[in-house]
Amino acid sequence: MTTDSSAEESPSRGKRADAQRNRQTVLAAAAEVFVTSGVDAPIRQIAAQAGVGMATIYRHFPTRADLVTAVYRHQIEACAEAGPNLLASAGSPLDALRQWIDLFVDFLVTKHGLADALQSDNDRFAALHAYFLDRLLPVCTQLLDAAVEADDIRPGTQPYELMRGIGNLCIGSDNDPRYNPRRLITLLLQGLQRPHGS
Amino acid sequence: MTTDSSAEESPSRGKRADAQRNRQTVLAAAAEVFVTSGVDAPIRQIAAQAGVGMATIYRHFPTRADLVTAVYRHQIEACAEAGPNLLASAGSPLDALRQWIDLFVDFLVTKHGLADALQSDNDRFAALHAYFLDRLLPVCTQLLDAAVEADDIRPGTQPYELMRGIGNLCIGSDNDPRYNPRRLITLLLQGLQRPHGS
DNA sequence: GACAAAGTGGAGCATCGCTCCGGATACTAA
DNA sequence: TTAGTATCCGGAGCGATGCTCCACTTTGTC
Repeated sequence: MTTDSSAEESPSRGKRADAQRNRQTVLAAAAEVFVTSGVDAPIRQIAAQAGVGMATIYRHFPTRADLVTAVYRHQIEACAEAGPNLLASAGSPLDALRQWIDLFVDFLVTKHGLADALQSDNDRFAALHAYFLDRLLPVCTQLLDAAVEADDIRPGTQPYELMRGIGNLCIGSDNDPRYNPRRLITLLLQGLQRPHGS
Repeated sequence: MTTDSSAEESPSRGKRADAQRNRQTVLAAAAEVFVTSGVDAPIRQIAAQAGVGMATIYRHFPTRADLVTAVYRHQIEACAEAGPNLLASAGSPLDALRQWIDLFVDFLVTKHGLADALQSDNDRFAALHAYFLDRLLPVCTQLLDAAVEADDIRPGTQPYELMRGIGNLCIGSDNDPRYNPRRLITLLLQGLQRPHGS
């Protein structure tokens, strides 16, 4: 993480120049298409937007999950890195947890269909699911542990289950003013708080 | 509800005998296929299982939601009717709400992919969504209101949002021992309970 | 400039949703 | 019983999509 241009990931280093160029073109096209058509957009459409053949996309990103992961990689990293920072800056571990979950929810609800894809029972997105877990589960665990340690919330909650639940609650939150996942997540966190009497 | 044979719904009364027979055949085949392949199973597969052509299925059940609705109609009705009964038999309105939600969750998690379908952002299942709301939302509202009235839970919760959230939490709960939606739903209900001090 | 390795594009196959229409079937009237 | 007709049925067929395969092109190197 020294310069911006080194943000090119290993998959493109050492490859031919045209291959690297195409990789970036596809990434940009996919990002654009995802905004309007969701992460389930036809590969053909992304290929057309990028001006390349379908095979080029499949070569660089064997599964759809690889493509989605690459497109949102930076934002996922940012979310992961925000965890420890919040723990240091927030008033309490519980506040840090709250704010981090807010970030996570922000990320999910602004990507059309991403939450749906994450929890999809078909395993087309298994790799994406794995990547999310890899990067975010440790952060969530740390925040949860800190909150338990500070006696803010009751112990015993599984981080995986919590993250999965939050992701699930974000599904389909677009275009339905009657459904706001944040309210339910607030409720969930309230249920998590230790009853100070017992 | 006088005899079993009167369980035939209006869509099949007054039709030709073979049409009624086919309708039942398709329903049975769909129920069977849904168990193994989920509610997203290809129409061709259901047609093959029933030994009829695809057009026959589309004729009787124009949309997939119509078919799913017909298959699970009785169970949805049973869930709807259980609401008032629980309110009468349970120790408190909150207990009734808890037990009813338990029934609802039971129904959702035992149908492969049904929860997913319910909240799907594509509107292939819009009619199913509507039917669920039609039958269950009033029941949920009644239970929620009773619990608020009894001072068991805080006021202000939207029944639609709660049901939607519970449905979302049930998504993808098959084949993942690490994820149990019931634990999260318990947490949610705990957050719903009125803090007795304030 | 020639050569091999690496990369590319789109035709092609399979699957699935949904429609369309020639033919089969069940009721009815004589 | 036998036509006659309204109703119903089956599966071929079309368009969309995921993914693969391979002849052709481009790049880097000697």
